[in-house]
Amino acid sequence: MSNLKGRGHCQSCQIRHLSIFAQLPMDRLIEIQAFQPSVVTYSADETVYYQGDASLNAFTLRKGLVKLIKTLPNGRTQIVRVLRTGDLFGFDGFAGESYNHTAIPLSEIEVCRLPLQDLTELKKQNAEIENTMMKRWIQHLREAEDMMLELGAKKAAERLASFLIRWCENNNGGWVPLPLSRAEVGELLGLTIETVSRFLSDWKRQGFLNEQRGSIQLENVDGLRKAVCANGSC
Amino acid sequence: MSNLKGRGHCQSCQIRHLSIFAQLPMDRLIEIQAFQPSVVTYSADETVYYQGDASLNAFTLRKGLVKLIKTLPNGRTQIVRVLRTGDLFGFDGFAGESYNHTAIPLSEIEVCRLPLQDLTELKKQNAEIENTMMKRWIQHLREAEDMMLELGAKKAAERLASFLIRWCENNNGGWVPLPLSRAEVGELLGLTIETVSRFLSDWKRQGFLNEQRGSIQLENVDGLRKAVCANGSC
DNA sequence: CGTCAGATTGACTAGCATCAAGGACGGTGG
DNA sequence: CCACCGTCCTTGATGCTAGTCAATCTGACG
Repeated sequence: MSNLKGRGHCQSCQIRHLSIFAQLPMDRLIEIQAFQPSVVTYSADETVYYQGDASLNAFTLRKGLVKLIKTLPNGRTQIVRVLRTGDLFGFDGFAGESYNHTAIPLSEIEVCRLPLQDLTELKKQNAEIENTMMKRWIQHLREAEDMMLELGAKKAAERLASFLIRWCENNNGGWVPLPLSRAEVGELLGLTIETVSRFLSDWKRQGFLNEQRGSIQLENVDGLRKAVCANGSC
Repeated sequence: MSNLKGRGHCQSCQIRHLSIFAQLPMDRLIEIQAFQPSVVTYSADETVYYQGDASLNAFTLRKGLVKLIKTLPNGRTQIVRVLRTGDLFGFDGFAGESYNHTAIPLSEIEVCRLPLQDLTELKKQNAEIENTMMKRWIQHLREAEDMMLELGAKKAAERLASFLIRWCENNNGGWVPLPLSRAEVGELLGLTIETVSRFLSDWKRQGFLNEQRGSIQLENVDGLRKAVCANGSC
């Protein structure tokens, strides 16, 4: 089961600089110290919330990765986003809606559970929070648009290549953890396990990348790009 | 060329109830009457803004429809959203970003051009505006997630059928204008003109729908659903 | 060492794209 | 008013991409 680890204190929070409270000045933090959201852990086989549940809490991811998925009645699944440390999720309640997707950890995670009611208050009283949240929504919308382009206009190899390149950017040539199974990469990109596996194998053979125990290394990004995105397709 | 039609007055605006100013009480409207955004018209062969342009204005659509598109260097295009009366678009500047997509009218349109600087002021001083915008962003994000599911997890026929059903909902059995070419429907759903045309022809022959000069009528939604979404796929 | 989940690989197939030819329709100019 | 043109749409033939099915492999773990 999910496990209440304790109460969070914004002032001492290690990841506050990544959260929606990043821009709050210290005196504000002191003022809101009564606000002590729950810090909760989930293991990889649990679910933070299900699509359709009433959205009473938002969450800030503190440790680990989370996938947000949508599932068709027939079982086909789409990962709509992968969250990283500091990301806010589960805020559909702000629009009076229930959760639009299911949130599942990709590993053991730790989140800060923020009751929407409290968050609404804080947001009202602190323009910085409001502002940071707005910027994030716009940013997410942009990423969603980018993803629609990936899914709608690119072929399998192009999608996979640009996903890997994005995943590994800012890390040029080094090893990057990729804690997604082949199935999950497939669900993210609208491909099957086999297709993902085949391309990765190909590219390993051609020396574009290496892989080891859930980590990946892009050895030759330009080569990969040239091989896959010949005509400027990614 | 785009054509400046005059100045907008929120108090007398016919479509204000659909806009981000819908929730503003009358006394607020009177206070902000100095705010008179430009009302501008564009014809179908113009562009409101291009992906990459600096985002200095947001827009509210007053008349007509607009498509937001993203294009790959090789020319493949994805429509990421189709806008309707009252929709706000072009607000990337709020996040300090340039436009992430290109906005093109689907017909002659009329928009209200809102300088982001002014809008920021208004938003700061009127919580209702802030709130309405927040709800819309969340709603758009939800729609984007839904679209990712469509593009990533459904087959051609399923995508097209659920698009048509969504387009025609709240209009059961009646004629609904569909001012999108086959090519545009394809760009929206990640399909080719031919695939769209083939399915539509099939469904017309089977009596599921009728079409006439840019309007469509879903004659037998249940039949269509049963034929296409056999296993609960849409 | 056996078991099991995930990954790989191959063979085959379905689904959709591509290429190509013709049709419908509205607009223009004689 | 009609012939011509261009644009969009339809339909058919063909081929490639990625999905499906199935067998085998790998590595982690008891």
